[in-house]
Amino acid sequence: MDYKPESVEKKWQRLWEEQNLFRTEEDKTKEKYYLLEMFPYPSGRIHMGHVRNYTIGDVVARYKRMKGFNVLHPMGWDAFGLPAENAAIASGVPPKKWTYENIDYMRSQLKRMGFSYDWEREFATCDPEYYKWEQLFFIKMFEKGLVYRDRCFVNWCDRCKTVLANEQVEGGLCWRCGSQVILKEYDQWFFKITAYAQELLDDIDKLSGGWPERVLSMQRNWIGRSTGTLVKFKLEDVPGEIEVFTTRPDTLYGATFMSLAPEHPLVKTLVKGTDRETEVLDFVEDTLMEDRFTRTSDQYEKKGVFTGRYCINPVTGAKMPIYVANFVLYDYGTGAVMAVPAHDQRDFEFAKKYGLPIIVVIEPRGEHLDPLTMEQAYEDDGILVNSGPFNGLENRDAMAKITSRLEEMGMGSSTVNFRIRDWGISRQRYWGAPIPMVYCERCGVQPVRVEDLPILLPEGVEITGKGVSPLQDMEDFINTTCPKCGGPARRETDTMDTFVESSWYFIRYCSPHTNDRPFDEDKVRYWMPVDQYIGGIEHAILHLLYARFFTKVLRDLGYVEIDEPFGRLLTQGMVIKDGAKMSKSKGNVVDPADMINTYGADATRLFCLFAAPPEKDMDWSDQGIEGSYRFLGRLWRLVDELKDRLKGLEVEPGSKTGKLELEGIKKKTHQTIKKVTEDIDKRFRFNTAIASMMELVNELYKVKDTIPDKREELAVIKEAIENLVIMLSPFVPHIADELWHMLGHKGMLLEHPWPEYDAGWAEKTTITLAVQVNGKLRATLKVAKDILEEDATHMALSEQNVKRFVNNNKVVRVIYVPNRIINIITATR
RNA sequence: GCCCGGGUGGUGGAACUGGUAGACACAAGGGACUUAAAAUCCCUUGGAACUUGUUUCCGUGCGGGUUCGAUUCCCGCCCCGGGCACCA
Repeated sequence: MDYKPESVEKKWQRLWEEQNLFRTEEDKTKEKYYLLEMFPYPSGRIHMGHVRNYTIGDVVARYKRMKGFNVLHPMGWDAFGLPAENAAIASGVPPKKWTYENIDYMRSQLKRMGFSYDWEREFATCDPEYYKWEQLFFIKMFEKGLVYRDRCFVNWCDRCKTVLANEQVEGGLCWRCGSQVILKEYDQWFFKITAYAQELLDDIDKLSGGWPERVLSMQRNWIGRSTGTLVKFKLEDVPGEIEVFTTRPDTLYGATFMSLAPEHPLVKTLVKGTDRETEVLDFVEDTLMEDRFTRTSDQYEKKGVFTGRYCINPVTGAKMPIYVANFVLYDYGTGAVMAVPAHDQRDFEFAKKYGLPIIVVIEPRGEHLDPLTMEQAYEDDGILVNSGPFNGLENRDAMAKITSRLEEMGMGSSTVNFRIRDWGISRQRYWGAPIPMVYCERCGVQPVRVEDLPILLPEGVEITGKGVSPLQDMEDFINTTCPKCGGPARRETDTMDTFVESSWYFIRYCSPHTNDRPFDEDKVRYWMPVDQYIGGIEHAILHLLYARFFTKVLRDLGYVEIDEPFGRLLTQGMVIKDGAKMSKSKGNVVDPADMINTYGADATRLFCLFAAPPEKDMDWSDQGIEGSYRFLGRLWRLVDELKDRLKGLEVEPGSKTGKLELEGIKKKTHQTIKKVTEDIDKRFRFNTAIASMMELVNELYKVKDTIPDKREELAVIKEAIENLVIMLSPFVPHIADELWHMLGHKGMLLEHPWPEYDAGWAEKTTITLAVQVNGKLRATLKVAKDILEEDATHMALSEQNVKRFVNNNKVVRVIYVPNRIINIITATR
C-alpha cells in the first residue's frame, strides 16, 4: 500500500473533529499552557507565511499537550480593516459579506492543514459581541482620562480626501493613489499611551530572556526616553515665555538664538500685526505643505525665518532672536529648541547661514576653540568656559549644577522626555469599530450609555472610496440623543484603528462567549498570560507595544491581574522565494493550496519546519518539499514492510537478556528521543529535531532486511519505530496517526504521552576521541567512555600517525578533555 | 550617526559551555532494479596535492590577538539585513 496523503489526511481530520480532540477546558489539576499565534487578517486565502507561523505553533501545542499540559490553542480573525472596503469599492461586495466569506474559506484551509485549534473559541473582531467590549473599554478609559480628543496634524491625502495612517504613507506618497501626502489639522481621538511610557520601558527588563533582544531594543528605541532639562526663556518686551527641552543644559551659556517649529502656536501670536507677519506665515505654510517624509530626511535643507522678536537667556540675560526653523519638530519635546551653534551641528550650520552669534562654552581639556575659525560644532565632552560661575567644571558635572541653578531661579527643572507619542486611533473609515461617543450641542462630547452598547456598525452603506467616512452620510446612524440631557446629538463617525482589536483578543480567547461582561475573571486568571506567542517580526513595535499597553490599561481598570500579556515571544522569519519576498509583482508566489494538493499537508508542514530554524527567513524550494515528501514515503514503506512482524509483539521492559545484535539501534532510539525532546523543549529547533529522526530512519533502513527473527531483536525495532512515529506526530500528525494504527494501536497520538528516554541507553558507552599533536588532528580513537587519561595517552601515543608527528620529541604536556579530545604537546614545534 | 541581528561547501542549513567544521537535506555524479523510463534502494560528494593514506596542506567575510586548541572569546575593519534618526 502506497502513501496517499490526501486520503490519510482527510480521514484523520474527520476523526479528530468527530471526537472534539482539540477542545480545551480549564482544569486546575493540570498545568496550563497558553500557546498563541498572531491571528490572521481574512484577506481571502492563507499564504505561506501563515502556514509557517501556524505550523510552528501547532508543533509546540501538540508537543506540550503530549507532555501533559492543559493547552489553550485558539484561532480567530483580525477582521476589520481597509481591504474589505477596497473590495467593496472594486466589486461592490459589502465588507461584511466579503469578510465572512473569506473567513469561511480560510477556516477550511486551516482545517485542511490539520492545526489543533479549539474552534469553539473562534471569533472575528468584527462580531458585535466582540467589539461591544472594546467600546466599553473606550468609555472606561475616557472616564479615567486615558482617552482624549485633540486637534493635531495628520497625514492627509487630498485626492482621496482621507486621513492616512503613518504606515499607509509610502515615501511621502499616498499608498492608494500615489499623490503627495500633506499634513493637515484634524480632530482625533487619542489613547494616552504616554502615561504608560515609563512602565512600558521598565517592564521590558521583565521580558528579557523570553523575547528576542532585537524586539526589545526596537521597543526601547521607539519609546525613546531621554533625560534633560526644561528651560524657560522669557519673551522680550511682551509677557510670556518659551519652554524648551534640552539634553545639554551644560551648553546653556552658549545659547544665542531660539528656533521654533513652524507648527508652534506661539509663531502666529509673535508676528501678529508686525511687518514680518506675511513673510513668516508664508514660510510656515510652505513648510507645512511639504510632506513629513521630506521634512525629516537629513538631506533636507535647513531654513528659517526671523520673527522679529527676542527672548532672554535666563542665565546670561542675552537677547536671543527667535526664528522659525523648518527642521524643528513640533511633536518632540516642546516644539522649541534653544540653539547652541558652537555645540550643535545643526545650529552651527543655521548660525553660519543667517549670521548669528556663536559662543564657545565647552572646550576640550588643554585646547582652545575659536568661533571664528571653527568649521563644525564641538559636540563632545570638555571643560566649561564663558559660563560665569560654572567655568572650569567638567561639562558632565555642569549639567546637574546648571539645572539646579535654574530650579532655584524658577526658570527650569530636570525632566524626562519620551519620543513615543499618544496613539491616535481615529480612522475616517467604515469597516471598523464605531467610537462610542456623541456630540451634543448643549453638553459637548459625551460617551454613550454603557447599556446602549454595542453601537452597531450600520449595514447597507455605499462605499465609494471618495470623501470622508461613509458613515457621515448615514443619517439614521448619526442622529441620536444625548445620553446626558436627552437633546439632539450626533454620533462620532470615525471608527477605531484596527490595532485596538488586536490589543486584547488574546484575553477574550479565555472566555470567548461570555456575554454579560468582557471576560470571565476565573478563566482569565487560569489562562493568562500567554505562555508562548508566535508571529512575524513586522509587528515588533506596533502590535506588540499596543498589546502591552492595553493589558496594563485593562489591569488598571480591574479586568486582569497581569502586567504583561506575553511571557515568551518567538518571531518567525519570512518565507522567501528565489531570494526575494513572495509578491504578485515578482511572480514568485507559492500558494499553499497547491502544495497541499500535490504533496499533502504533512509534507508541507514538514518542509516549513525542516528548511530553516523558525526565527530565520526561510527560502522556499520546490525540490525541498519534494525531499520532505520523499522522507514521508520512506517512513511509510518502513512501517508498512515491518508492521506485520511487529504487531502484537510485547516489548519486554529492560530486555537485558544476553547481547543484542541491534544494540546500536536501541541506543540510537534513546539518543533520538533525548535529542528531539531537547530540541523542541529548550530551543525550538525543529530542523535539527527532524534531522535526527531522519538519521534514525536511515539507521533502520540499514538493518531492516537483516533483522533476526528473535523476539528481543524485533522488540528493539518495534521500540524504535513506535517512538519515531510518536515523536513525529506533532510535526506530521496525519501520517503519524495512520502509521500508529497500521502498527496495531488505537486512539490518537495527541493523547499519547511523549516518550521518555532511558538515560543508560541514551548514553554513549564508546566514544570517538580526537587525538591532536600540537593542536592538529592526527588520529581518532574509538574508546570506552570515561577512559582514564593515562590509558588514553598510552593508546594515542601508540598510533602510527601520532608517532610520526611526535617524532621522538619530548612530550612536555598532555591536555585531556574526557570524551572529547587529547592533545599532545611536544618540546620542539 | 546610534542600536540590534547576520556572514560556514554548488544550495538550505549543523556544530551543547572554546575541543574531530560541514550532521540532516537539496542539487550533482555513479551503481543496482527495469526491455526502457519513472519510482525505489545503495554509494560518492569542501578545495588542493601526492607517495591514494588511519596521508598532507588549505578552509567558517578580512587583518590581528588570547589559548595546547577559536566558526565560538577579545581588538580593528569590510559586507548584508533590520530598527531609530535634523529627537534638541
